[in-house]
Amino acid sequence: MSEEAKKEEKSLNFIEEIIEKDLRSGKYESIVTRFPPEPNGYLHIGHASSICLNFGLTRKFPGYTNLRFDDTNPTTEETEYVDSIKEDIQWLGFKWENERYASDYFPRLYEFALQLIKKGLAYVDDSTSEEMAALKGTPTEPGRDSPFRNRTVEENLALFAQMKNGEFPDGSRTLRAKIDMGHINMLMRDPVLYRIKHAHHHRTGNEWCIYPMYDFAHGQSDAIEEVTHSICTMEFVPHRELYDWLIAQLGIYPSHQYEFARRNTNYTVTSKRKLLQLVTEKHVSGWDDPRMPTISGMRRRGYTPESIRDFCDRIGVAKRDNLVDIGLLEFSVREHLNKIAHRRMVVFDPVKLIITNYQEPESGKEFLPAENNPEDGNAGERDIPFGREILIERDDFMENPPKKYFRLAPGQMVRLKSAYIIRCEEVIKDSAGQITELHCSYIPESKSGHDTSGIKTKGTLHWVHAGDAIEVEVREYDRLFRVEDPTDEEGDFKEYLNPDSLNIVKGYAEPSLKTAGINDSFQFLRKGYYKLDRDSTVERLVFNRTVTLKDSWARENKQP
RNA sequence: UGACCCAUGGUGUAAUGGUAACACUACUGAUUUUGGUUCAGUCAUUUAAGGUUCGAAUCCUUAUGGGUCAACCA
Repeated sequence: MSEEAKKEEKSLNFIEEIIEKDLRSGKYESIVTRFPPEPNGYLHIGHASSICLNFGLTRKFPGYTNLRFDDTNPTTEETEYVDSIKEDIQWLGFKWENERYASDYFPRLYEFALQLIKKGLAYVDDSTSEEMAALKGTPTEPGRDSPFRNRTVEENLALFAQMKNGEFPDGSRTLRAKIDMGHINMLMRDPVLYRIKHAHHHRTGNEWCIYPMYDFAHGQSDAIEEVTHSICTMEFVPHRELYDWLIAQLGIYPSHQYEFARRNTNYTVTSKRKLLQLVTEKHVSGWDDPRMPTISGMRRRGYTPESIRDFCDRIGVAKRDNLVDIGLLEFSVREHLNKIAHRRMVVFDPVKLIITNYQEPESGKEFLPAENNPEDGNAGERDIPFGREILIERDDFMENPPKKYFRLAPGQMVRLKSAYIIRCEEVIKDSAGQITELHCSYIPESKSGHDTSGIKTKGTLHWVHAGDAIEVEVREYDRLFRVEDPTDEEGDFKEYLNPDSLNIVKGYAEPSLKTAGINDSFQFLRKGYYKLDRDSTVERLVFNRTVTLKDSWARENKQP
């Protein structure tokens, strides 16, 4: 079955079903969605899910998607975040039709407010936030009317103009919708529409000192852009009533809001506040620390856009609470990297191995061709140096091996990947009993690709030529938290940070890695997938471990 | 002690009144010059109890469990 046919066969999620129905019924000929980040932090894996949903919808159905920054709170928003958000979306592989800002609409929004005031549906309230909270009631008790609720339209118009003109200090007054203080939905109890903030805005500068609240900006921006399907997360369900009320009273384009459950992944946090805290308190090196669930962190770690999109696709969209196993993301990235990553050999914890019967050619060593990727016939080969002295992994040798040990042991044979079959003849130790050298013999007829020896080995080891190995730094990452859901635990979430989330080790790499590029991902044979880090210099290469290879041998041996 | 949202294997998602399916994980086994990859197989009476129906994961009722709502945040 073709990729295409497979996709078509896959059942629609509930939002796609709604759209499919709307299109079929003729309600719309094409759709408009939007991705509406607030530029007050970096995008994370949860946003990736939303991006894939919103942009994916208009890939699947006719229409387009806008990028709209929800920048109505000047005190927390910055241009730095705008730039990173745009970069992340593009890196993920999506293109927006229009780049918009809620702040583009401040003049329109102000007009909308005037319109409501004139209809007697909004009023200026002089209450302090404490007073307002006291009159708000609780989920089980109704609220009470503000003493300023019955001002005349003229008075409200005049006061609102003064608010706009900067005649009042921050927090002294608000514009509120006049709905129903006894409403069962607390958001309908005269919600605040505008507040006074004498703050510098990243785009409008000091032009405004009143700013609209989310509820008076989001739906209105949707309407202005004629967004057909405004998709957000479940916590906005109660806002929908207000969303619809405002659109109806304003008589503007009837955008509709649909909600899905935000995606959570285990062993991490995705609240912007918590992520910011990890950054500012230096628990991580920055927003793009490879342990962070941010898109920039995942990019630096070596996750590919394809693998993140695939992950988002696999976890789907629904309305129930969820905690997705991060192992699924790891599966997606292994699957993609297995197809594209070139193979290299790197020894982490070396022990010297001397091939006693090997006659080195005059040049001192022999070059052996090795395939770059067995999964990709077009990936070509590279030549790797082989000689009398090589390095292998210390744990690829055991003096007294258990029954199913396929690696090197006294008297046993293994193949050296892309080279020869060797047999261990002698173990050399220092006075402390530590193994310092392994003396082996090799089978000349067993040369990789020209093997006439007829010998079958169970194990194949990776290795590097001792004289040509280059020292590299490898940063091994583990989950950032020790528990699946840090926010669900007692006390501060930071108490549950995994102290071993970063482990820096030395590696001895085959020389071809010298030419590695900053965006190259490699599979270090029998180890995992690694990507060159931007901290690399000419003298010292630094690799980030994206993810390990599956290791059923290690797993089996962990069982007590 | 109000309103609203949600409930299908360990995890995530399907099944749209008609045989509970797919993916991941885990476990078997085969293949393998990566203990990787690949391939084959195994793992559920759908939170509970009633009801409607020839027939219910699906519709109704109640219960239980989880989540959301009392920011001049989004």
